[in-house]
Amino acid sequence: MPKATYFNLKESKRIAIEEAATREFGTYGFYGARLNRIVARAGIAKGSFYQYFDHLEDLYFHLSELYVNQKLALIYEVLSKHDEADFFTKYRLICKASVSFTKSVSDDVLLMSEQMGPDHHRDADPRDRFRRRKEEELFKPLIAKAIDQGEINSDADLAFVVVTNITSMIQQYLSRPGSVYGVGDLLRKPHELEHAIDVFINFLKSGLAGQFKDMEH
Amino acid sequence: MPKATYFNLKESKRIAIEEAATREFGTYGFYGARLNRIVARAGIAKGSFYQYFDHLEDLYFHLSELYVNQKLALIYEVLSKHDEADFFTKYRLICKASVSFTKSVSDDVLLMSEQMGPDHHRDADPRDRFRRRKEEELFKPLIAKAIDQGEINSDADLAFVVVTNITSMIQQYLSRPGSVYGVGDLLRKPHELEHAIDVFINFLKSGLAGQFKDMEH
DNA sequence: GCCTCGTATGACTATTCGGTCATATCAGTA
DNA sequence: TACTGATATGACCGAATAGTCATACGAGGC
Repeated sequence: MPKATYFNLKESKRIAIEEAATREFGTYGFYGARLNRIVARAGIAKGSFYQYFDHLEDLYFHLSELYVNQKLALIYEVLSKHDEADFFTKYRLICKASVSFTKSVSDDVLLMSEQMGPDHHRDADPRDRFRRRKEEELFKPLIAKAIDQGEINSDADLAFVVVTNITSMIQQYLSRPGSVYGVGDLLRKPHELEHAIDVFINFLKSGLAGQFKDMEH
Repeated sequence: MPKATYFNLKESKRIAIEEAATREFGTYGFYGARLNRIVARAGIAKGSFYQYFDHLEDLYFHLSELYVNQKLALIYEVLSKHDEADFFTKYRLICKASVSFTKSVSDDVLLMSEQMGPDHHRDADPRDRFRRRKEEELFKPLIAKAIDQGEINSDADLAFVVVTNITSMIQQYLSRPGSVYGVGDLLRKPHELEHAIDVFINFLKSGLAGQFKDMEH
C-alpha cells in the first residue's frame, strides 16, 4: 500500500509515476521490473520513491487494484441499467465493457493486466487474491440466479471457473492490438468486435456441438 | 540451443542442471531466474555453464521443448490406440494423458509450465511459438475431422481457441496440488480426476445451458 | 526575517548480476 | 611418459541493483 505521502502528491506527479510503472511492468513483467528505470522515466529521484512506497511491489499492487476497480466500476454501471436481463445478455454487456475499458486505456495497462491472468493467482500472496475476490463478487450471484432460473444447467463451481477463464480468453483475443492469432475469419467481419463476442458467448451457452448461429447486427 | 558440449555430458550432470533450472524457473519465473542460483544448486561452476549454453534463455527453451515433447509423445502414444474414436473421446484421452504426465513429473515442471500458459505466447519471440505449433499439429486435424463428421458445429478457429485454452484450464485446475480453489464439489467425488475431466468435457460439448449429465464410472 | 515540517534529492554503500579468462584437470592416445 | 584436445574451475570484472541518508528545498505560519 502507498504511504500517505503519495496521496498528497499533486496529480500530475502521481500520474507520471503510474504511467512509468505500468509501462515497466507491462514490458518486463513483475519480476523483470526495475526501480531504476521507473524513477528515471517518471522523472523523480530514487529517494523520493521511498517516500511514497515501501517496496516496488506495493506500487504493483496499487496499480493492479486501480485498474481492476476502474474496470469494475464501468461494468457495474452498465449492469445497473439492465437489471432485468438474462444471464447471457448480462455477460455480453460485461464483455463489451471489459473490452472497451481495455481499449480506452494504454496498451501498457493491457500488457500489465496480462501478467495477472487467471494462470497467475498464486495461492502464495494474499494481495494477489484481490482480483479473484472481485471476480467472485461479480459473477457468483449472477451465476446463482441463472441456475435458479434454468438459464444455466451446470454445476455452479464449473460455471464460475469457465466463465472467468473465458472472460479473460475473450479479453486476450479481442483486446490485444494485432493479435488475431489464428482466429481467422472470426474477426474479419463487419462489426467484428460485436460479432466475435457473440461467437464466444454462443459457445459458452451451447458448447462446440451445439448449433453454431451466426448472429447479425 | 545447447552447445554440443552439453550433450557429451554424462547424464547425471545434465539431470542435475535441468532439475536446478526447472526449479528456478518454476519458483522465480522467466525473468526472475538467476544464473548464480542455478549453478549453485546444480553444483557446477559458473564458467562451466557457458561451456554448455550461450545464454540462460537457451536453457529455458531447451527445457520447454523437452517437457512439451515428452508430454506429446505420451499423448500420441495413447491416441494411436484409439484411431477410430470420436472427437470428444479422443479429447478425453488427451486430457487424461496430459494430467497424468504432469503428475508424473515434479511440481517444478508444472510450475514452470504455468509460466508458458496460453496467456504468454507473445508474438515477439519466435522460439515461444514452438508450443503453439505443436498444439496446432495436434488439434487442428482432429477438429477438422470432427467438423467434417458433424461432431462439432462451430467455426474451426473458435474450436481451436477454446479447445487449447480449456485444455490448459483443465491442466491448471486438476494438476496443481492443493489447488481446489473454488472448484468445490467438482473434485470431492469418487474417481475425482475422471469425473472432473468429464465435467469439463461435457461443458466443452454442450455449454453451460446444455444438459449437465453427471457421468459415473 | 526565521522557524517548522513535509517533501525532494542524488551521492553513496553493499550486494548481486551476467559474463570472461587464464589456469587446472582429466581422458585418451601414441 | 608425454602430448593433445575436451572439459572444469572460480577469481575477477564492470555494470546494475535496491535501499539509505545527510542535506536541501519550499510553502505556511508567526
